Amino acid sequence: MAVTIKDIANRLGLSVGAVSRALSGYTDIAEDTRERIFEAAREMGYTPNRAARQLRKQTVGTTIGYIMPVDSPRFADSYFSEFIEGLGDETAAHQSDLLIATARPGQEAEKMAYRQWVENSKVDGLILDRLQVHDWRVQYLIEKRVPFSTLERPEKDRDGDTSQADYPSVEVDSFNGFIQLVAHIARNGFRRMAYIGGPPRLKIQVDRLAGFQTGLNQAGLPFDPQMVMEGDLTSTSGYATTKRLLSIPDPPDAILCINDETAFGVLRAVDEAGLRTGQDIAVAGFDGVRDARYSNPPLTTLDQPVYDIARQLVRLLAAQIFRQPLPTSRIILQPTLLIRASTGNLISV
Amino acid sequence: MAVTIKDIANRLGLSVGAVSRALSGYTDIAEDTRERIFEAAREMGYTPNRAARQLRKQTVGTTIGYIMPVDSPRFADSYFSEFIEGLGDETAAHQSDLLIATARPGQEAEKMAYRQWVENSKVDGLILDRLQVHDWRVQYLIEKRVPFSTLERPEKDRDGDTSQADYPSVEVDSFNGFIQLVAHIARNGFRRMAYIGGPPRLKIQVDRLAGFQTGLNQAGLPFDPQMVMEGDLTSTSGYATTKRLLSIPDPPDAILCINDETAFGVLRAVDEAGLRTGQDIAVAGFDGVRDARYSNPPLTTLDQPVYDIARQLVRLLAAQIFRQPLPTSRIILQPTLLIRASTGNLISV
DNA sequence: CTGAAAGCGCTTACAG
DNA sequence: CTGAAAGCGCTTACAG
Repeated sequence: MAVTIKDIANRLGLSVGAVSRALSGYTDIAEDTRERIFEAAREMGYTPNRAARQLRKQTVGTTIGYIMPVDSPRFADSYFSEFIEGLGDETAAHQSDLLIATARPGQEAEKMAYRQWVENSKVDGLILDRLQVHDWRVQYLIEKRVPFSTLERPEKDRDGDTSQADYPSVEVDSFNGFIQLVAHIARNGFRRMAYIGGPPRLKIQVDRLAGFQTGLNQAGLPFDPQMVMEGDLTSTSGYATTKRLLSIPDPPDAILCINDETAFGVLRAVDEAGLRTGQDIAVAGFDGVRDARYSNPPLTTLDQPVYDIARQLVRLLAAQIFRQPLPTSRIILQPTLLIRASTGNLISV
Repeated sequence: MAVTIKDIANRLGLSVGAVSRALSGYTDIAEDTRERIFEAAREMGYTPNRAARQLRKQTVGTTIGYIMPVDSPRFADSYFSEFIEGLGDETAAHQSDLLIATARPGQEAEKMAYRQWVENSKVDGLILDRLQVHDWRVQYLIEKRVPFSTLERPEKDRDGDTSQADYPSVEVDSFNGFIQLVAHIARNGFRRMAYIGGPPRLKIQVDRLAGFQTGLNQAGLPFDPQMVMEGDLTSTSGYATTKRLLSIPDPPDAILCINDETAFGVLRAVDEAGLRTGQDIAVAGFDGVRDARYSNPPLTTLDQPVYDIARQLVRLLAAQIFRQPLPTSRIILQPTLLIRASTGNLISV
């Protein structure tokens, strides 16, 4: 048990009121007892109970939670810097606090993290990221009556059909984005395109792969299942996967990636293979992280306004928590194709 | 005033106990009243009071706070992804929560953010970043008796002399790092070095600039004050400053930057000026963010273990909060020089 | 199935 | 200068 103000009072033969006043820095306390109280507090290892204080002073406040999906122990996707900045700025705008945790996605620890927050009432609402086609979190939070908003929206669910449930979301039209991207790359003369994606349960994987296929179709190019690889959205996996792709008998002349991080790894592998990116082989990503402008060569990518997306997610969630009416609770954005040298255009943007 | 369980009970002519039990999902409640309670709760916009719940259930928990210094509305320094991941992983290891806010450094809003957290008992301890030579936060938190740990340590203060105060910190030896960096660049034949730093009040600015000067000295190169520029640690400022540097009569043949983000902007400006980085001009950064490997050309940098630094900071802070003994409360790390093509070596690392 | 009551740890008028 | 008491909003044995 943590030591309380009462323990100090007992030990010193004082009232809790006196102890509280001394510790809170009131001046109407005898210098002598003040000192004894501080000494005892230090010695006994007293820490004020935050909940009690907030309850008493009526200063609870709303807390919004976000669990960051971290894949590797030292991942450094700048996507998240921008995303968290957006979350932080918008939560502040609503006089709310932002609680953050990290968890390897898909692992038991992730489930525990969500459960803990919900069951211990740590947060008033949650921001969900990296939605899966069937996402247990959606089901779970609806059941527990915890408000949330999502980036991407899961598919219609056969059983629960949570897709119809009333929760706000922001979606980026990856499908159309990829169709545009494939068209652009085909226009520049590349024919044998590969795609490095992520786990098939991810919503963005489903959408982007579908866009890739449809894009090939519209460009009159054949689809070769051999050219579809599964990565894990890190540059490391982009690197390793490309090594494999380049060693098969009929290697690709273009590699499209589910995100920029993956593409960075691809660039490196392509370079090591002695190929010239943009000439011998095209490479493209998705996200539009700022560093993509400075890669070697600059990376063609589908840009999404990560900062604004984060703000929207919080705005939608806050509206729900504070029961304010929403003009719309389902926002769909189009990514912007940023054409740079990695797909053959020599002028970098 | 927020609506409470008591309001619902009053309106329905029930006891608070009954309402509480119904809302918590207990089954020993008449289906009929259960429904009435839920309906009323929804209608009246009831949200459980977190503080009260946590106090009652004895599930308060320790909270560690970090205020992220964001310079631009859409900054995307991947340094912070890594830093926050470290904070998140280590706070979880101590069964604590991580509260995050964003604030433009130096602005009034930043002060307000710290004050709010402290005065409303939002956090049990704080992680401080981007320390200034004389940092008001150190003074303030000592006075308020809020534990904290710092990345970098302010100078000895004339007045308060808070430098002697007993708080833990992690320091990176930027001074020595820069001496090494200058030596390396001089060895590769570059003579007229410029330095793009940050605001003079930043501790890292003082250290890195001093290292730069001492390095020049040791290499037998003259120091030209004209070659020292003030940026703001963003790639945008690196870009703009380089434009200026390259337009003076006797431009530099090397540009050393306070961080990688700045260097990314430099690379771009150098490229636009038609110069070949690594041949006509050397460019180097500091941080070792992962993307520096993929820049054009790959960037020479002083690597610091950002993820581990973040974990250490939390570990030190947690020890203080939980009053556990520390083997040491002042950790000093050496950065590692990563030599890549941007300073003239053609083999990228 | 529901009510009355105690209590989580703290703060703060109110007496004296 | 210090004590006694009320109360913040909630949960949970304990009766009935």
